[in-house]
Amino acid sequence: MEYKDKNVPEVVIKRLPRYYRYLGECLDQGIMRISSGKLSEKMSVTASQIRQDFNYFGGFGQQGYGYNVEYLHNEIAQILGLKNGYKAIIIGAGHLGMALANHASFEKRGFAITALFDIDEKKVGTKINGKPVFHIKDIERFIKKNNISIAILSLPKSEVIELADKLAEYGIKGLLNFSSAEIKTAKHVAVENVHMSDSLMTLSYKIKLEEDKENL
Amino acid sequence: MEYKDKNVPEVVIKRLPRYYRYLGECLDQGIMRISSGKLSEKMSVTASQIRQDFNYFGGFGQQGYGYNVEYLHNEIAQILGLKNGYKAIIIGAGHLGMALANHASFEKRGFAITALFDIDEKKVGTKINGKPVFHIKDIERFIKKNNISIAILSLPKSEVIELADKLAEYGIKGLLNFSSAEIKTAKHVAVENVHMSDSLMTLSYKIKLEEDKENL
DNA sequence: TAGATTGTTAATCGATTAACAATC
DNA sequence: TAGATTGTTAATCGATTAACAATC
Repeated sequence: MEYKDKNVPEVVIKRLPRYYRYLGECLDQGIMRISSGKLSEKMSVTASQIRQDFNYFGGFGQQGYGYNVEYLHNEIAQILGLKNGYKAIIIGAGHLGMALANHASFEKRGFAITALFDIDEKKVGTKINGKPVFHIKDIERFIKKNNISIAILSLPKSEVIELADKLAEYGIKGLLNFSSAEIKTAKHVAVENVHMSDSLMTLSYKIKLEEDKENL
Repeated sequence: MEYKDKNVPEVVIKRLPRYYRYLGECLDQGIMRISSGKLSEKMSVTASQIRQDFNYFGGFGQQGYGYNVEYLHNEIAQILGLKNGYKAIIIGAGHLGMALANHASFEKRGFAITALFDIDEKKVGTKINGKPVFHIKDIERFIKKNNISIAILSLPKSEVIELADKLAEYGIKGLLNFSSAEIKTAKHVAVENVHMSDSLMTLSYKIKLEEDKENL
């Protein structure tokens, strides 16, 4: 590990994917260098914050020049572990699971979706976007044999709660949880939640706020 | 509006849906009252923060007693605008749009999904989970006629960027954006992003961190 | 009344912004 | 060299935690 890990705050980590995405766009447009000032304008973050963020990992720029887009893009990929070849499975092959299996951006970011799992015998044996659907009873063997790091959880809350601890035992390192369950895994398992209806509720608040403002 | 709106910080707003969900569970279990201390244990937030959060909106508890679960649950719904009957449409009836149309929790929270829109003639005229799919050319009329507040965007980035300003013109109040586009609407349109692959990248970072820790 | 627990003020902690010397 | 822009320190701002008087 090149950079001193001074316990980077979560807020900083959450900004990295956004920087990464934006730098990817710059690359596509053939932009070779960029300053924190320019990045700041485009992304509505202060230039100061951008430099501060990067400096948690050691500083990737050059005085008087700015940042080399490709280099920076690459470094952020490294920091996020996108080059680590983490393999993922999707658990729950319902509508959401299917949508996730078809979601190109996961693989674009370096994560291989290797299979889906479900209890529904009608789905088992089929393929979704070229990925096989297996029965959930075979999940332990599959995870261990194929060295799966990530489980993407697109099943109901109750089943997620039951499953979480087992997945930790089988060697899963991280859970991307789409259910409304609050997962507590004691072990060293990372959890990231995508609570879609929470986002909708937050949006609702903002709309209401705006309406109230207008009705003053 | 009952409570003084002292410009509640975004972090507080983002916690409200979580409180709301948890209080809903308490209700289901027949729990009538709860203290900030108990809530704190269950949700891994400090009791102090919980009280502080609620007090942005005026305080819903009673000294020596705690909070009435039903009342608090209800008040949070009010704050978030869940009782406002906001109507939503889904734009983009691909795999993700379909999954969203089948996602029960949106309607459970009080948002009616009234229709989907797509350009694909093969989809137009069909129904998804009982909701009609219309051609996108009819979207302006539909929004205005049915007083739609929320557009859920499940289409590619490029199309989202094109569409956003138009939706604002048509009277949409809020966008729930599932694409990787960074939306900039000048007008008073609220935006909430669900960047699924950002979450996966954040998860990746956490996994990597854990692995590095183990390899010390 | 005594015990519990809130609402709220004050203290602490952490993150963001500002400023500027270092240097390409 | 002069101009630009970083890396980094210091100042500010805001959010979290602690403490406790108010009160049910």
